[in-house]
Amino acid sequence: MPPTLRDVAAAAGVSIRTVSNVVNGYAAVSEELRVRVQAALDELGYRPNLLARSLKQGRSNLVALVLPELDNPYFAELTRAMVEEGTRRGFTVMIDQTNGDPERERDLVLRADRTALFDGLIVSPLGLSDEQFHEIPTSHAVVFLGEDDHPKFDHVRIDNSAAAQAATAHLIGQGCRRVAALGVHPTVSHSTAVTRLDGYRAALAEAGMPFDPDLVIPADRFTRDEGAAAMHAAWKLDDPPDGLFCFSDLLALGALRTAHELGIAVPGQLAIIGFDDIDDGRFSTPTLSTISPDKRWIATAALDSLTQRIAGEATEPSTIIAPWELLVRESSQRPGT
Amino acid sequence: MPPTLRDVAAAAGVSIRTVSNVVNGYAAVSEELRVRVQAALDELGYRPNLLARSLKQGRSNLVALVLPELDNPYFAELTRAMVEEGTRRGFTVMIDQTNGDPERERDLVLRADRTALFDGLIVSPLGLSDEQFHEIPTSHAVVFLGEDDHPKFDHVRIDNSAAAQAATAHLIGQGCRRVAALGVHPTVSHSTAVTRLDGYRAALAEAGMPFDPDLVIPADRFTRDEGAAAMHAAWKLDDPPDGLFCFSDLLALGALRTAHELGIAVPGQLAIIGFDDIDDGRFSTPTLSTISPDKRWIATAALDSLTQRIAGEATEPSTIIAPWELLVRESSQRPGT
DNA sequence: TACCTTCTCTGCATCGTTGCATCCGCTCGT
DNA sequence: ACGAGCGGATGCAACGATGCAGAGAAGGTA
Repeated sequence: MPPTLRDVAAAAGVSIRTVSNVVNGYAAVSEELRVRVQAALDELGYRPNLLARSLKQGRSNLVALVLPELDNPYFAELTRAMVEEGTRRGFTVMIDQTNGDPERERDLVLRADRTALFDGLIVSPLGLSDEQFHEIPTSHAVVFLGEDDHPKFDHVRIDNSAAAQAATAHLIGQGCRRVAALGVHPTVSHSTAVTRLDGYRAALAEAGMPFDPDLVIPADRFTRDEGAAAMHAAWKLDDPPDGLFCFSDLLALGALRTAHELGIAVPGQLAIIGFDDIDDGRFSTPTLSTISPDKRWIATAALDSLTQRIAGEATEPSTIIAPWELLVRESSQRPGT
Repeated sequence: MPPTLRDVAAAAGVSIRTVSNVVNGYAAVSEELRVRVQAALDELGYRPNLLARSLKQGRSNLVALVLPELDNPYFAELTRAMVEEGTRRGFTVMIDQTNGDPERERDLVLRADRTALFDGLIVSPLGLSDEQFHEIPTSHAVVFLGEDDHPKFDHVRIDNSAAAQAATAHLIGQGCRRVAALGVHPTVSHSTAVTRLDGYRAALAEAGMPFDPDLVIPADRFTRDEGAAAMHAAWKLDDPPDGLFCFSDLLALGALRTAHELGIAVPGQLAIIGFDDIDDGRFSTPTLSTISPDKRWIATAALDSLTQRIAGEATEPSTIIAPWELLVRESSQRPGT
């Protein structure tokens, strides 16, 4: 049993309250007592019980980050930024992984047993339905990452449409005449993917190029496996693409690998661009062009919003748009341009 | 303010205790009351306050997984296994990232404000000194991942020496005559790295090959960047290696990329093998041979140990050795063998 | 009828901490 | 000399939940 304030108080021959005062640096405590109490604290190795403290204060300084999957480096990198920025603000950021399981996601966000445990939640949703969104108590401090489908809550996102348009336009600028889009979900209308598809179509339209449904290649999840499979599918088309806009870097890296297996020259025969700017893309062969959302910025904005919400200062739900950048590396630089 | 037991009790016209009984399915509660209380619970949307419950019960069912860095896919993949296995056991596994900062690691493990918050800790240490280990109260339920340097605690690890020996032997078997080892820390004696180096030397000895200190290439951290830099260094040697055993897949992938830039054929001129079996290695060009520790097995073993420790059943500290496997892919298959 | 069980339901104390109010003793101003 | 003021230390209650013991009421037995 770890020592409590009571134990320390007994050891030092003072009241519990005085020990608490010393621990927290509160009030005026005479130097003499301070020293005596501190000695007892050190002696017994006292550590405050965060559970009890949080219960009393109604505040835990714990924030949960709910993510679909950590083995997507995008989330891993975002997590690092969140943890660092959270620490700077005095929060301990804990990560909670849903494994892309909507059921579990629902549990974590909705059932919210953790309401009392965490001061707030930052959620990157995958499968929340409208109905489920409406079940979330607004008393709850929550910030969502991603498309702002649900006006009751704060959101942080990038302009996915504009970014997707820029990526597609870049491929077209490199001389691609048939640009495919890879990453639409076959059944669920994942709003991020839908928005990116919008941007893709906008770019085609702007360049006066036709929209060919064959060139919209579905993927269940944003993984290498799916990217590899999709690439196989794309190459079986009667008129295969010469440019490939992937909705995530992982998809792109999977596609890249398959292209290599099939003997397709990248970027010579096929120019590829991804989305997310994960570290892996800097080390692939060829290196991967991508859209780079500013993860640090996103973390900062999300935590700022959440801090306000927790403090109850926030008024209207807000949507914050984070900056992004087009990074041109090897995979999209076509020869002769 | 979320509703408490008191609020529900008032609404249902029963005692607090009875509501608690209904919530927990305790004791015998008449069907009539059960229904009435349940109605009030639903009506008010009552959620138990985990803080209060944990404080009273002295048990939170929360387990923390302390890791150096999540953007190393090895840890991300391990984390997934831990979260899944933990959930199965009724634990919520929270992740805590130290960013490889020994100071922070020390804080998380030693200061252990969280003693009361978490029932137990699973720690993958990076920079704990002997002295620091000794400061950890044994009352604390902790399981370490990695070399069992500290006999006071439970450990789960693989046989790094044997695995390293197998990796090195494999390269030699492929016809390599000068095998380099990449990943020893230049200053700190990271025990995992040291053990892997032992295995490397053992394999050389067994093959009757000389040990050349020039072929032991240091790396500060197990990252792609470091791997890339080390590869440059290796290629500047008077007598460069024709085989490369990297202490992590990330190092190997960085080295692979640099090899490509330098125009070195892999595996033709240089055979490469990594360590960790991260997903990325299945999709690199060429695909990466590696040592694959059984992550699921490790997660299971760590949680089993921890569960015992928490229950106070554990007797002597134990070290559990997890299985591993040599995966031969493209990067180490030399032509003509 | 008297007594004992059994079944429900309840009140009290408690987990470890902090907010609030108070209390003691001393100094100070007039 | 006396009350006000203040620094220093304390006790009580409470955060929201559960363990425990016990109170009534209902039912069973001799």
